[in-house]
Amino acid sequence: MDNKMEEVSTSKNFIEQIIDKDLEEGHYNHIQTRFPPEPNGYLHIGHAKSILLNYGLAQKYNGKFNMRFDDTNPTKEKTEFVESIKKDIEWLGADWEDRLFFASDYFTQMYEAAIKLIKKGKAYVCDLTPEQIREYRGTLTEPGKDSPYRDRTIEENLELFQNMKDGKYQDGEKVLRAKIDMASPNINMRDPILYRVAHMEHHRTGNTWCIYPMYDFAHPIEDAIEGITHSICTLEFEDHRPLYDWVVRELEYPVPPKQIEFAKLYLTNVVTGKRYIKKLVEDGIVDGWDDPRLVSLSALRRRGYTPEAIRMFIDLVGVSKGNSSVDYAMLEYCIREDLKLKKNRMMAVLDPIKLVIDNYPEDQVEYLEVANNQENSELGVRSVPFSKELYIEREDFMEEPPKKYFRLFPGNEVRLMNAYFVKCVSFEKDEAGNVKTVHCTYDPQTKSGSGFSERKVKGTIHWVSAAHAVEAEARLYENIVDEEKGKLDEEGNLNLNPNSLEIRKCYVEPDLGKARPEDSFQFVRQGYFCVDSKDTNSEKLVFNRIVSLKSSFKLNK
RNA sequence: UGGGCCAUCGCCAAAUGGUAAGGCACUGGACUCUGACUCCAGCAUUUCAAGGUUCGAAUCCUUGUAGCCCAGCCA
Repeated sequence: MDNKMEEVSTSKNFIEQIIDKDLEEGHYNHIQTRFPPEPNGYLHIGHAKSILLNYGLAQKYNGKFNMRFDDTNPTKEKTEFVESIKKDIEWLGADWEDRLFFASDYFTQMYEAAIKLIKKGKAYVCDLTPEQIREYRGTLTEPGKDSPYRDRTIEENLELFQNMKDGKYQDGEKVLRAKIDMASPNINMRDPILYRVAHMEHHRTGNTWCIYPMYDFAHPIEDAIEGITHSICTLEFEDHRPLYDWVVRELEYPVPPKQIEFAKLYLTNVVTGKRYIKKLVEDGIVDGWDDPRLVSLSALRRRGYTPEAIRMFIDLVGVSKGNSSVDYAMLEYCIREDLKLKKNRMMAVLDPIKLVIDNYPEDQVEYLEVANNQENSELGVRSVPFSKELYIEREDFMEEPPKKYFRLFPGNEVRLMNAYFVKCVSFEKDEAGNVKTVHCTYDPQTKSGSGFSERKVKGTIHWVSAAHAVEAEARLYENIVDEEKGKLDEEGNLNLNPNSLEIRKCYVEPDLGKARPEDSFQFVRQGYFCVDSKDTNSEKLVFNRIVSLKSSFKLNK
C-alpha cells in the first residue's frame, strides 16, 4: 500500500546484509542460528537482544533456531540455571521447537576431533604449569616462545592425551594445545589450550569426563555439528574469530559455520554486570535476582513488563558494531505503548486525603458505569461505587495554588472523573498542619454521561469511595543506579539511588480487590501497576509499579 | 611502530560516491471527563579533526584524535 513506509522498514542491518551475500554467493542454502548461553546465571535484558536477534534472523530467512547450553565448564554451571534460562526464553517467545541441545552431548565428538588434530600434527600435550604457560605466551607487545613440549611425536601426544582422559593426571598437570603460532600478534593464536583436566562433577555428564574442552575449541564444533550457518556473538569475541576459523578448517567441516559479532546492549541507569548484581543481592539491597528494580528477565516479568514490550524495544534499538548505551526511557516507552490499549484504567489513590461532599445524601450509594479503557471499547465496562465520602490524591488539592493549577483549591470546581463536578467550600487540617479533609458541594446536573455542557471545568481528578475502597500496598520503583552521579564512583562502587523503592499504603477501587498475581492495570495518572507474583510478607494486595506516566505538569515542592 | 574493532543530533540508528531516514528524549501548539493518550509543528547546511581525490564525499585516500576489546587451564 504505502511503498514509502515499506522501504523504510525494510532497511537491513549489517548481519542481514552478510547473510544475503552468503546466500547469493551460495555459501549456504539454508539459515540456522542459535542462542548458546552458559548455564551459570540468570538472563537479563542484554541477553534478550541476542535471543531475539538469533530467533528473528531464523524466522526472516525461513531457517531454524537452536537452543544450546554451552556447558563445557562444570565449575560454574548448574541445572537450576538451565531451568530458569529455558523459562525466560519461552516467555520471550523464541521457539526452539525440538532443537534443545547441550554442548556436553558432544563431548565424545569433541574428543575425537581433538584426536584428529593430534594426528594431523596440529595439537600437542603440554606439561607447562599455568604460570609457565602465561610466561611463554608473551605479552601484548612481545611475541611468545615455543613450549618445550611442542615437538612431541604424534604417537606420544596420542598416548598422553589418552592418559589425560583416563584420569592419570591431576588438575592443571597437563593440557592439550593447538599448534599454531607463538609469535602471532593475536594472542588467541599463540597455541591456545584446547582441553584441560578438571576432576569435577558435571551437572549432566556426572563423572564420565575429567577433561573438558575450552570454549574456543568447543564452540565451532558445536556449531558445525548442529549445522549452524551464522554463529552470532558479541564484540569481545572478534579476536577469537581467526581461531574459530582455524578449528573449523582443520577439522574439515564441509559447510563451515561463520562467526559474526555485534555490540552488546547497555542500558543507562541500570546494572547488568553479574559482579554488581551479586553484590546488590549479597548486601541485601535487593531481595534477589528477580527484584523488580533489576533488569533480569525474571525481574522485568515480575515487575509487569510484557514480552511484547521487550521485543518492541529490541527491535527499536537495532543492531550494530558500535558500543552504545540505550536510554532507559526507550524501554519505558515500549511498555507504555504495549499496555496502553490492553489494560483497564482504574482509579487508585496512592496518597490519600478525604473529600466529603457536604450536600450528598448520607447513606446514598450510586453505581456508576465506567469504561475500562476509553480508547478500547472491547475491554468493556465496570461499575464503580460513589458515595458521600471519598479519598482523593493529596496533590489534587492545594490551599494556595500556583498559577496554572487546575485541580482543587478553595472556591474552584473540578470534575470527579466519571462522576460529578464538585466545588471546594472548605478544608480541615490536622495538628501537624497537613490537610486532612476537603469539603465540597456537588452539582447533580453534571453527572458523567448526562451531556451537561453549560459550564466547563479545567481539571479532572480521580477518587475512590472511602466506604468501598480496598486497602493495598503500592511499590514505586525507580532506577537503582543514581542518575545524577553516574554509574560508578572513583573506587568503582555503584552509586545507588536511595529512592529506588518507595512503599505506599493506598486505596484502590473495589474491583481491584479481586486482582490476581501478574494482572496489570493503568492507575489513572499514576502509571501502570502489576500485582506482585511473589509471596510477600504483607497480607495486602501488593502492586508493583511497572512504569509511570509521562507528566507535563510538575508541582513545585 | 602489538593486534583487532569502532566514530552520523542529548540517546539508539539509516544512508553502500548523487546532495544527511526513522525512533526515543526534548520544545511549542491543538484537543481532552486522566496535565495521559492522540494530533500538528520544531529539533544535524552537516557526519571525530585536518588535508586530499572528484562535477559531486558521511561514504574513497592521507594523517591525526577519541573510545572499546585481548596477555583465564572462564564463556
